[in-house]
Amino acid sequence: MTEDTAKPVRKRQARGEKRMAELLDAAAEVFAEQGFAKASTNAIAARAGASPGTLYQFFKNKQELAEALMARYVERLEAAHGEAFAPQDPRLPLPHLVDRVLDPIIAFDRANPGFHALLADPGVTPELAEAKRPAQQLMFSSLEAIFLQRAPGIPPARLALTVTMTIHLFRGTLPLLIAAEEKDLPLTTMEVKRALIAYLAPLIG
Amino acid sequence: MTEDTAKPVRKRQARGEKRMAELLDAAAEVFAEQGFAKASTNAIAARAGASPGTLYQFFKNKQELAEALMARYVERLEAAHGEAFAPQDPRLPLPHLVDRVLDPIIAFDRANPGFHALLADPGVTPELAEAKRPAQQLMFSSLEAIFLQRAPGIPPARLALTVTMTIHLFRGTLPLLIAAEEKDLPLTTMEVKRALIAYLAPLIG
Amino acid sequence: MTEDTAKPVRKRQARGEKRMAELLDAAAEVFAEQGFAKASTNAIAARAGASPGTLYQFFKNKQELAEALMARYVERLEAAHGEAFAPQDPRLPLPHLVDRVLDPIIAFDRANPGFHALLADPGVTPELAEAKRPAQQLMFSSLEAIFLQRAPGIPPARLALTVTMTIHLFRGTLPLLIAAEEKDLPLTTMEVKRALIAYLAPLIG
Amino acid sequence: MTEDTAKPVRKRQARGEKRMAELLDAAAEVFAEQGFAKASTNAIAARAGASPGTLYQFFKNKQELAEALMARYVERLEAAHGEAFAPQDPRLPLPHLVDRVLDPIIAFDRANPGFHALLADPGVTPELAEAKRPAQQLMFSSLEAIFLQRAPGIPPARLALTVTMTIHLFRGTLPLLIAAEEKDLPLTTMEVKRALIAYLAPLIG
DNA sequence: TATGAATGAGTGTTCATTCAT
DNA sequence: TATGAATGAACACTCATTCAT
Repeated sequence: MTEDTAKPVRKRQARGEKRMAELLDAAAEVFAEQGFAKASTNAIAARAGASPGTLYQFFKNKQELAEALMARYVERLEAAHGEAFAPQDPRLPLPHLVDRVLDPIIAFDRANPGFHALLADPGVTPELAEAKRPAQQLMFSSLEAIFLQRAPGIPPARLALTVTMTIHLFRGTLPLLIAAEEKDLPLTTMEVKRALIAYLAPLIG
Repeated sequence: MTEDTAKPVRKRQARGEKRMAELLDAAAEVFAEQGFAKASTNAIAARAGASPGTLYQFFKNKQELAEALMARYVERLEAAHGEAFAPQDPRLPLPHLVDRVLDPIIAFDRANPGFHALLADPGVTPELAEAKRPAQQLMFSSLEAIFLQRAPGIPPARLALTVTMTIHLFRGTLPLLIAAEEKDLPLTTMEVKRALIAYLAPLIG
Repeated sequence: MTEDTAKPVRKRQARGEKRMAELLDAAAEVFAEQGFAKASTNAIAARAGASPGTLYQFFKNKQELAEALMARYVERLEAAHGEAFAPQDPRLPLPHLVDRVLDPIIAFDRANPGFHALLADPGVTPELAEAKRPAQQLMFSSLEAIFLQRAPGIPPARLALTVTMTIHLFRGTLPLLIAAEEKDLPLTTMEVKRALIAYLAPLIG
Repeated sequence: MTEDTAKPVRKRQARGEKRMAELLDAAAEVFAEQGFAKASTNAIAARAGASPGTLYQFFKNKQELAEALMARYVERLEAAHGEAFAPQDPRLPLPHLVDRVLDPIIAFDRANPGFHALLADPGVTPELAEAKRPAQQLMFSSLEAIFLQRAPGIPPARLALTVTMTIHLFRGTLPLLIAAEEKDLPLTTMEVKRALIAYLAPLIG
């Protein structure tokens, strides 16, 4: 009997992680479609082919589900596109830098519409806002490092403002980038890059 | 006697319109705080010092309440800050143009946080999205006219893209402008203007 | 000034009765369409071109409105079709008697669909049930008198049962008679009469 | 082991089906007492000892609850009293035929007052009216078959009219049959049968 | 007399969450 | 672990009724 249960335990854990992933996938879809507030946990469970009870075995509540999803986004962002945020050769021309940073992020945002949906959702409890922080920290500090490398003497306040502005300018254009059809994407992308380059050139050009 | 009878009729309507305004004010607050989906009509009515039934005497449902709020924003935008969108002297230097257009809009957005909350809310039904259109149309066509005046030869597609990008870039920075304390506002405002000027200069500078 | 008000008073009373009649008409329509429970007093007032407040100036509540409507039906039934319920020549052949009684009642029911709607509505408070009584009393006692005239020796219990049965048999067919198109009416009417004649013949044939 | 695993699955479904039955029982009671429109789903749930949410786990809305109740009535009508509607020996004397058909139906209607309440409720949405159809079809086509057997040459239109009339005549007397105390029932029943026999005799006597 | 704004309890329904199995 | 039944507070919305004008 010990043999019989030993293996299934591992299997169960493996299955558990798979279930969790399925639930997060479902959550991403439903959040992207309906927004955090309108998305129902029952609908998410159902979309994952699970029962409500199962969802609550993995996540304490709706908030934690969203937090976990955000955490997974951060993980993936770091894993798959670490290069985007990695320190770059400071002599790299600004347009090339922007290419290197933006292209993977745009790709990521288009592939994960739930990410932006969650980030941009305004009607969000303080707890969830907290959950978004790691994602924002990641972006902020990566850009901060890159900018600092290219403009070493920049005053901290100015650096912070520039990073924040950059992120917000880009985020403002994200709906366009996400909604764009494949054929319109290059043009839109180029325009976004042009805007950012124009903004950043005086400081780190 | 005609005066005497005319007045009471108006008085009733006046009471009603006052209530309507109070309800819209309350809706603006609650939408701004909680977002459209999480805001409850009962809470809005309560905040307006009214009962749920009263709210529904003036607005057929939650959607129409939001639509009416949006319509009022558009009205106010046109009325109070028409200058921002009025055609400008084409010889006006770009920075001055940006001042003229942006300053009243920033003031408006700071004074009406519900406006941006509603505009930016993604988890919104198609009907409400429709209600946002007039506001967006107003901004779009005003900018279009101004830009066209300064760059008469611009191809339509490029013009449209530029206007859309401008709006989205600005909207991306709105959270910063709205959240900024009074003392930080000039700096943030200047930075936003700098970004827009840098983006627009090549086309209409 | 006394002259000025004297006339309007009468006018107002006259207008008041007209209003009441309009409200009852509207109630009849709405009750017929939706049934008593689903009909809303506001809808009735609106259909009558009046405000809710006005309705409540004439009727204390929804119940009393229905009662008043019923009373008016009874009045009309008596006034317009008194003949149907009048004592008939006892030597009149049964088929003729049935014609004389039924034809005006069928005409009345077809002309006043609200009457049957109210009478047949099951989900009715005891108070409203009470309000139906006069109408039922009228029909019951009229038939009782007619039957007694033709079968003087009939025991009271049997007489009562026969009257009750007659009314219920007829009422069962009323939906058919009301719903029938004009061209189908004679056939349906004849069949209803045939049923009643067959039932009554042994007792008063 | 297959038995062990099969059972729990069924047990859960059994619990659910028991609840469903309890809810339908409660609905039958409340509909019978108040009519469809006035009956509140919360009251029905409460009467079944359940919470509102539970009711909506089994029935999508009030309509479907009523439809399910109707469907259960039809099922029971078919199951328990199939004999009533079974083809009868065509040589059976009419009074015996009427006994065979009516007795179980009267018993059923007295045992299930909700059935008639729902069938007779006029203020009912088109969808619910649709739900009544099977019950009416069952009665109609059964009677049609029986009548046709006894009067093979009857023209279809006449047959249909006779069946419809029979059903409506009987339904008219149902309130009496349902309201009758046990001791008065035989007399009332006999009278109803007498009426139907008298009506039917010329055609299928 | 008449209006229509105002009320607030109540309706059908949903949903985050819990619990027995 | 997983189910799905169960909960109950809350929601959007309605409506009989009242009240200030």
